[in-house]
Amino acid sequence: MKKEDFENYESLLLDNQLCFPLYASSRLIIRLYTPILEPFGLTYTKYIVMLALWENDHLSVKDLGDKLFLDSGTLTPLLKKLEVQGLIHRERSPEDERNVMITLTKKGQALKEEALVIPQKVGACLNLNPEEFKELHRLLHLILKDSIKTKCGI
Amino acid sequence: MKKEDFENYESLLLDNQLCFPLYASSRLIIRLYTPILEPFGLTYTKYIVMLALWENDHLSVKDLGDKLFLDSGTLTPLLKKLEVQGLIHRERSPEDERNVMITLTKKGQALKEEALVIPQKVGACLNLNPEEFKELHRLLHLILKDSIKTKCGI
DNA sequence: CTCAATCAAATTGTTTACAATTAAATTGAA
DNA sequence: TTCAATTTAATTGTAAACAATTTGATTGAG
Repeated sequence: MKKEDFENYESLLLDNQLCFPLYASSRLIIRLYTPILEPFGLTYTKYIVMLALWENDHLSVKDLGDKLFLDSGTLTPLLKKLEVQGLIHRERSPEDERNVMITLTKKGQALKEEALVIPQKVGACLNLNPEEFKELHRLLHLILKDSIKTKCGI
Repeated sequence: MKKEDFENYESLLLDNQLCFPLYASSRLIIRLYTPILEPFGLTYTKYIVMLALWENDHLSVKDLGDKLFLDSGTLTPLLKKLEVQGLIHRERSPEDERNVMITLTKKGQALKEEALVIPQKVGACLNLNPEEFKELHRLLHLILKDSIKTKCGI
């Protein structure tokens, strides 16, 4: 085996991947959320939908998808479940019947108050100091904003 | 609404979450891998299993699970598919019949050579400079190593 | 105006991910 | 030595995630 071949194999080491720790830590943190969200009747994906709506009520499925990087194939069944739970209301927009508008119910609005404990509980499990938190946040948003959409047409 | 209530709601802003950009960028990068891996007959999860085996052949399902933070419920069906594809071989350990040992076939070993193009193609899509790459890598491994297992019993 | 192109949501089918349970092998304390 | 506890894989059932397609509404070029 030539030297340059040996060196190339470095790029296949698990420890040299960026995507792997991204994928693994994402799943690990979602697993951390799961038991905390369970008493609220929320899964992690339902939770981020609620976060988006608490921040900005009355969004279309498309708006939610753009914010959360999810498509209607994921959102539609999930939103139907949130509707059954009485947290949101789904209604076709009269102005443009292509759009389905999502609105919080009273119950959905009220849940925001109770949800305040969630970030506290999760934050207590992460050993990152504020600078590390901030830097990680910055780098991840760099990936979300620049890297992929611009250069690789996703 | 009291002032302190208003300030607490900050913690529920999507943009103040760490988990959300982690989750979103992880999925975004996996979507980036998908078309690159497709010609090799690999999905992202199959790919990281192959990475682990290229690095260290002859691992048990448990070993793989520990390395990749995956359980047998995910790995067993996936390994069966890799076996059907002729990339690996599954065999119960004679020493301890609880363990199923995973070994690369000739074809699985040979694929390593072709896979060398994968990190190049993916790397070209990420706008991170080497320092940012390194720092992101460090912070993610910090999450994987310390934060969760130690403090929150996962 | 009109109809082809576009757009949004829903649907269908496949792959992951994981909790919970089961089955079989191994270990170790009494 | 023996059997209860532990360990490993596999299985079962559920929820996500997403590609591809379908349906229906809207837009805009000619």
